[in-house]
Amino acid sequence: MTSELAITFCTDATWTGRAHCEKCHIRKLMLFSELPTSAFEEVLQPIDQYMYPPGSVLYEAHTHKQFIYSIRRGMVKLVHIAPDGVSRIVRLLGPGTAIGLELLDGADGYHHTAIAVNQVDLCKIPVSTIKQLEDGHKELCMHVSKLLQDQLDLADQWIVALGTGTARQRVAQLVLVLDEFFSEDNGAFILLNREDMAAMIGIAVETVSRMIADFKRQKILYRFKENYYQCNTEALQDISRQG
Amino acid sequence: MTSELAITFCTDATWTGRAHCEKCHIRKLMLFSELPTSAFEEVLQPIDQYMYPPGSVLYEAHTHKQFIYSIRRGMVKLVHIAPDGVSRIVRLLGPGTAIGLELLDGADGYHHTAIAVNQVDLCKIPVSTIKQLEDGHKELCMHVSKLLQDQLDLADQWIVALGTGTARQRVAQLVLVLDEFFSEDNGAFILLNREDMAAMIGIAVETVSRMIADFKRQKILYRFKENYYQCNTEALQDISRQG
DNA sequence: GGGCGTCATTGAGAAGTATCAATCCAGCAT
DNA sequence: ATGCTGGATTGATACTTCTCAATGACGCCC
Repeated sequence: MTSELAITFCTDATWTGRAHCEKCHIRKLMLFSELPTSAFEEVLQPIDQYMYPPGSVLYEAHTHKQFIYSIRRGMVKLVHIAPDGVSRIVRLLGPGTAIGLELLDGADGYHHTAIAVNQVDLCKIPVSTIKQLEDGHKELCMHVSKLLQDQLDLADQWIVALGTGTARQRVAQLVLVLDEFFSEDNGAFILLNREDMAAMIGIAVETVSRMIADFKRQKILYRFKENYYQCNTEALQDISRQG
Repeated sequence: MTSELAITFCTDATWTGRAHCEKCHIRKLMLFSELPTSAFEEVLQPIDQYMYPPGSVLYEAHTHKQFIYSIRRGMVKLVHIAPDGVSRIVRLLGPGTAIGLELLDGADGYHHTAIAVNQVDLCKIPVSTIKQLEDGHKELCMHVSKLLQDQLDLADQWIVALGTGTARQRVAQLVLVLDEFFSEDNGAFILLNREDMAAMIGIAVETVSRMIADFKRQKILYRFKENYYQCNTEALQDISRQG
């Protein structure tokens, strides 16, 4: 059950340009989707885009960097690290979600440590900018609500699916989640390492490994190419329900 | 691990009056805390207050009653019920929180079943009223965000504390949560029944019973009066950390 | 190619939990 | 008081999972 994720403090982000939200080709996904283009003329502080390599720490819990991050590409894990170093992954987030929203409600620091799972592209938005835009644009406030509601739904799903049943059932659920939310264009998803999976569902690394190895043997889970895997959804759903 | 909470469909709520939010003595806690008293003149649909006996169902998942509920008194459990009837308690909420907020983001039904744990007093607010007030009062939208953020924090705490460690550690955490969030004026809290506790942390009823009985024997947990209990916080924290 | 490090897999025994069944207990109605 | 009833407790056993330890697989660097 003990899992102490090795955290590499290589926050070597690459600056990939100044964001031009009004021209953003995925804006409909993003935080500012409902704002009129005119709104961006009011923005004083710049919004920059960055690229982070896998494993890099976007921010640490309890620090206060005054930035909200809007994920454009890649997967981010939100991690809770106990005083004794044991860590637990609380949520896995992908493109279109924003992290660090707790700062908008007056939190005096981030509530989790955020770590890039694979390569992550994101927009770094100053809290002051959001607050300023919220003033004039109620749509933004409502979008923030919606993002929070989405994350709440995710958290609830996490509690129900990943916190109930045998190890076998939970791993099946986890693979289903990866398949549903993190499949890429090729219809396959990256299988997390065993340590991350263990930290998500709260079981031992070896147990996860046994289950995954078993799924592979049964051809319920198979390699697509490189790190990408595909799965037999029906079989996993059966397992997640009855074992 | 199987737990099928017996749900008594006795939705025999008692109407206890029409709400006068502008005069509400606990308004600072409630959904409309930041609104000027003048705002209530705009409200067309009435806001009613109700009292529910323990065990009654406030609403069921997937139904759509067009109401948000603001809890004034008592505890409410949000329950996820799987198709096979197994239920899991996702969250426990008390005074000052609002439930059913998912309807504001366009959900086409409640996301959980809400059940009164003890006697619950609440205000029943039409969705249309909130939407109407949100239009003119950004403060309300921000308060909704804050409530969602609070619930998200709770859910995260749930995942971390109640989904990690041995049964003994989890039960200790659960008692600590009850003590922290649900202690009443007398400094004691109501100990939930074993079935509810089991549904919260995802272990068998008998296991919960063994742990609680053990805590009682060790005088870590003791009866204050009637159903009310008090606990030795330090001892429980020790247990929750190392076992 | 060979050595090395990291992660995944597998095995075996210990520890923890679920399950089934019996018993206890308090509150309540008769 | 007596019996009833639902929940809580306890016991015994089978099963699951953790833990420690060994082995295997793979990429990487020299």
